[in-house]
Amino acid sequence: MAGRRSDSDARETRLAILRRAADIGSVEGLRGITIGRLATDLGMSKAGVVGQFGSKEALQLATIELASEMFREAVWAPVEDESPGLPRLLAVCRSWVAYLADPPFSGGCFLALTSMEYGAQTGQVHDDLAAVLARWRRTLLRDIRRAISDGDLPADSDPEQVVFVLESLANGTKGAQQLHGDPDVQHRCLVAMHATLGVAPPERIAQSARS
Amino acid sequence: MAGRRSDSDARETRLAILRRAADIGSVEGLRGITIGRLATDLGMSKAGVVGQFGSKEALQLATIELASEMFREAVWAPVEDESPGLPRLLAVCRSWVAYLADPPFSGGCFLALTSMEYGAQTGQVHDDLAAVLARWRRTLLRDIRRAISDGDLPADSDPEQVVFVLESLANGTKGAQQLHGDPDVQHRCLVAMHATLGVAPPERIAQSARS
DNA sequence: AGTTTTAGCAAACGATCGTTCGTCTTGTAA
DNA sequence: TTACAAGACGAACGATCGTTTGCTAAAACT
Repeated sequence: MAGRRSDSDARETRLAILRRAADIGSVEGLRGITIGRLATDLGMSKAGVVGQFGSKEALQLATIELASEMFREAVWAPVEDESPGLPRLLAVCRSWVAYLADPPFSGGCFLALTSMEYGAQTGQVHDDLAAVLARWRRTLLRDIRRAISDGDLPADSDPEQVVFVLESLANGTKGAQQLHGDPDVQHRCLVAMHATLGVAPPERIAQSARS
Repeated sequence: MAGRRSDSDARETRLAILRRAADIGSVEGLRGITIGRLATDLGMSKAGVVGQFGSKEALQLATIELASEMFREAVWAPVEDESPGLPRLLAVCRSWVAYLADPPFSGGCFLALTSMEYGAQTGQVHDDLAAVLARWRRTLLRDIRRAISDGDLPADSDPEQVVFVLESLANGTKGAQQLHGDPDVQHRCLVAMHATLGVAPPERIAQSARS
C-alpha cells in the first residue's frame, strides 16, 4: 500500500508520532505511551511507528526532546531578547505562568509529569529528563546571578535557593490546577514568584469570563 | 495447598500487599503496580492478590488510602499536639521536610508522584487523590487562619496563597532531590517555608556526614 | 458434629504489550 | 535503466496484562 515517501514526508511522519506521543505522555505519563496506541491514533501500523526509532525507549527519549523544545519555544523564546537580569527573569515568570495556564499539551506540562514519574527510576529516560531540567536551571541561574550583580536582588541572595523556589512554584501550579481546581492559580503563582524576586505583586491578570 | 487463615492473618496479608504496592507506586507510579508483580514479590498467586480487593482499581484505591495514612502518621501525628496556629505550622514544616528527606517509601513521597500521574486523568483514582490532598490543605488552612487571627501572620495574608506556596515547596523538594540531586534540599525547603511564614530562617540542620 | 464462609491456589481466558520478520513500494544513485 | 536504500505494511512472536473459574482447606458459626 504505502511506499517510500520523500525524506521530508518521513520527517513529518516522525514529527506527527512524537507530537501525539508528547500529548499522550502529558496526560498519562511516559508509561502511557504505547506503540499500538500511537499506531491506532495515527492510522499506521505498529512497525511503522517504531521503525523510525528502533525501540520504545528511543521513542521515549525523542519525545522528551520534542517536549523540551516545545517548552523552550513557549517559555524562553518569547523573552530571550529581554535585557538580562531581573527584567528577563520577570518576563520568564510571565511566560512560564502563561505556558502553565494554557499548555501546548492536553494534560499540562509534559516535563512536570514525566520528571516526577521517572525521578526515582534509573536509566536513560531519567538521565535525559534530569539533563533537560538542569539546562533550564542553568538558564534561570544565569539571570538570577546577573540580577544580584546588578543590585536588583539582595547581594546575599542564594541563587540556588531562588531557582529552587521558582521551580517549585511552577511545579505546584500544575497540582493546584488539576487536583484542587484552583481557578486563580496562575495569579497565585505569579504573586509568589514576584515575592521571591522581591518585586511588588503584579496586577490582577484578566481572567476568563467569570461573574 | 493453602486454606483459610484466621481473619487477622488475612488482614496481615492485605496489609503486606498494600505496603508493597505503595512502595512500588512510589517508584514507578500507580501504573507500575501490577498484580503479577505483587504476586511474585510476595510469593502468592495472582488470584490471591486480587482476591482481597476484587479489581485492580480497588487495589489502587486501597493503596492510596494506606499511603495517605502513612503520610498523616509521619507528618501530622508527631505535631498534632502542638499549640494551634503558627507554632504547629512551623512544627509541621519540620516534620514534613523530615518526611521528604527520609520517606517511608523507597521512591519518595507516594502522593507527590501519583497526584502528578493522575492529575490530568478522570476517574475514581484522580478523585480519591484530590480528596486526600484537599483534606491536607484544609488541615494546613486551619492553622494558617489561626496564625492570622493570632497576629502571627499579617492580617492581610491570603491563607490560600500561603498553603499554595507550602505545598509547592514540598512538591519541588522531591524534584530537586531526585532530578538535580541537590543535597541541601531539605534545608532549602525549610528556609523557603519559614520565609513564607515570615519567620527567621532556621538553623542549619545537621546534614548526613560530608567532608 | 455438621454446615457455611472464605483465603488462597492453579490454570486458563482474551487482550495488549514491545519486537521482529518478510514484503511491497518508491525515491534516489549509479 | 538498473540497483539500491528506506518508509511503511501485515503478520506473527513470546511475554505480560487484568480477570475469571473451579478447587482445596481451614476457621467460624449453628
